[in-house]
Amino acid sequence: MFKPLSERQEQILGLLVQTYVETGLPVGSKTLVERFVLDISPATVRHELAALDEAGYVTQIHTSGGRIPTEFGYRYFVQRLLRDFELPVTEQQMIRHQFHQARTEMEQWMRLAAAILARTSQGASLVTAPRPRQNRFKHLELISTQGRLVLLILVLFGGEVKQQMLTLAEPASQARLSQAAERLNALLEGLSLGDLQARLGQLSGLEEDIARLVLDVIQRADERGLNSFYHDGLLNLLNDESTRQAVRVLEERTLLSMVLAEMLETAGAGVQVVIGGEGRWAALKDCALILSRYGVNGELSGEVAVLGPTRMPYGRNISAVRYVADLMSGFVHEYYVNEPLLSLEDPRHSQAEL
Amino acid sequence: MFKPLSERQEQILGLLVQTYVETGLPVGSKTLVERFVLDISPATVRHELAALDEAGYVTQIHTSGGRIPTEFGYRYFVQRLLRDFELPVTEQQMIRHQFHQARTEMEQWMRLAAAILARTSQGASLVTAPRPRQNRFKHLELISTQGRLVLLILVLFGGEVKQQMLTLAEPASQARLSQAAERLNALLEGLSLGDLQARLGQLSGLEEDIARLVLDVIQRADERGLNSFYHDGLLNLLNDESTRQAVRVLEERTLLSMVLAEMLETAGAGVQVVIGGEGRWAALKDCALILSRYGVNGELSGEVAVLGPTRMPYGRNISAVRYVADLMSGFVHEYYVNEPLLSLEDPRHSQAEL
DNA sequence: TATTAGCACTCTCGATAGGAGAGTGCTAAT
DNA sequence: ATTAGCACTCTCCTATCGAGAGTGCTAATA
Repeated sequence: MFKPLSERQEQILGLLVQTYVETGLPVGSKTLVERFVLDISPATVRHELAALDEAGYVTQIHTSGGRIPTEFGYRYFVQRLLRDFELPVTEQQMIRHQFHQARTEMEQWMRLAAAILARTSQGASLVTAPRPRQNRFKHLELISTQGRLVLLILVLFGGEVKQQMLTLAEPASQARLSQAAERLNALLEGLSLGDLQARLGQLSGLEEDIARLVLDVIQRADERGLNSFYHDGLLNLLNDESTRQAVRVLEERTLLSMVLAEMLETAGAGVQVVIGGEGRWAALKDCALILSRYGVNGELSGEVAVLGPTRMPYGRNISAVRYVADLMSGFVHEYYVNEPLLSLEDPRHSQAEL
Repeated sequence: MFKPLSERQEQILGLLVQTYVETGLPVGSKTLVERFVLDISPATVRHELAALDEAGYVTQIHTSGGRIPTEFGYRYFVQRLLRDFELPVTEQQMIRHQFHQARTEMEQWMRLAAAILARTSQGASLVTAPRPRQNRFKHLELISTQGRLVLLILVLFGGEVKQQMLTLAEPASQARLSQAAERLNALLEGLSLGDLQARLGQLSGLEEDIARLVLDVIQRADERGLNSFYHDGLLNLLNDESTRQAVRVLEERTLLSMVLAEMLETAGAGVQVVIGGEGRWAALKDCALILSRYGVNGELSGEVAVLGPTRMPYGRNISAVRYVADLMSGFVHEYYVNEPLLSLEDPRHSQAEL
């Protein structure tokens, strides 16, 4: 896929990307030589830049003013040139500290994760709730409110709670509702969508109506599990114009869902980086998305992501995403799955996960 | 509070605000006369503008370039000069239509309300969940997950559902948990914070522990009911620089909570408009907030608001806020309160639903 | 007395021009 | 293969200048 580059070309590409990300200005041969005190002359660098330009890794906006990386160049940089670095220990401590302070509720964690990522990445962040690959019924409760209106509370495996208002065909007492709930709980525990459908025949009347609604809710939950997510750090995006695209992605939930779905399809463990452009990732034009799953692979997992301009400090952000994802995984294991991972304190446990 | 203005001065101030809101450019005497074909000469208008300037209603950014309204001028305009106008009927229909489409869940309504306001106001919108003045216990459920971990589901009057994970001192079977839930439900139904505390003495062991947690959750809910709200339309704000302030308000929830709390304290029914500035509303500098309560006054109420730059079409936005607030009130009455209001715009559903 | 016409002045905005700085490709020498 | 030198290009910044719009002030008018 990548045209092979000489070692020197790689070096130059790397330095160019690094410089451009920092300064935001097109980078020329002389600048590079001076900045990094290279042993070669600007003319040589010009040669190599011309080659990189030819191969599509860098480009010029204006005929005679420095080069900037192309998407392609960024990709190469990210996949081959980038050596990841750890978050500074002090920062790790700070983050852990914050998590330990608030460690009671999934919701708080998500909010916190979003806040932390936004702060450390200087981009916008995004966190979805952990959700199972396939939802399974755990428990339901029926609460009479007034007249024929009933509040259905549906608990799924994984701890997600859905609430839904429903109108009965005819009034029913709370006692009758409780009785129905009890029977349904006994009958449906642990079932997923398909099993539920199969067992529908055994029910009738009120119980059947409720079960159909449960089915409906679970189906919707299966289809788009992405209804609740938190984001933060829009402020960070508001400087330049490429901004708007990113904010649009955050604001339009359907768009976001589609992008995430497409990324997860390509799947793969660990951190993924998508650099926007034409075609498939047109929605992310001028943006880049760094994303990682967290939780129990295929069982109960959510995502953490950073979205920012194509020009972003990848190394730093990838580290941040991975680190937070690992922490979140730890919490999920601890609270929602039987066998906990190794110690939380040590962020290196991503190995253990596989 | 306001220095009295002559009728003509009021007219000129009104036209100036209107023009400035539309164009965004400082407005001068000649422009006004030409634009509105006034019977007076530019020189006369200049006289009046000088007077308005003197009195603090308008100001000049540059020594010799048109006037723009001050905050003070905007306030006067809003409070005294603005005659409200109805939303176009077609738009009303469209909005009603959308609400009817999605009418099942409070959550969906809030999302929808946010979306609609964002669209019609060309600003950012903001909707909080309806919440009772004082929360009261309705129902709880205890669900064993693993080991000593238990999921507490707490339903409050008004339909709000809280979930909280808790760790028991010692393991307990699901049967034991259900029994505890049943007893607590019988004992605590309808109680508010104070009553709950009083009744705590009648409990012991597992039941007492649970009740204490319930107390805690309700207390937190009473203190800051504003944890779940929806916003939309940030995109609309992203043009000029005064933007950032607005987005900051939306993003920093604590800031937002404070602002809302302060507004509600001043209280009063109907739509409120706050135009940001120094001192008390420093957080809203260069922004304006149009806000209305909805729901049942003092019993179960939320807010709808539009936040935008000081330079915004107030008349239109106030109409929109009021209209949406009225719709939402209708729904709250219909679904959560015993006695419905009089008919909404569309008499068909409020009647039929009961 | 209230209004208006006229006038000199101010200030912004846009277009134009020139120069500094940085970058480029090409060629010839090392 | 690398480098020095050179002519050239293009952006960005600054200065200048006129057009346009607005202002305050004064004197004339109804």
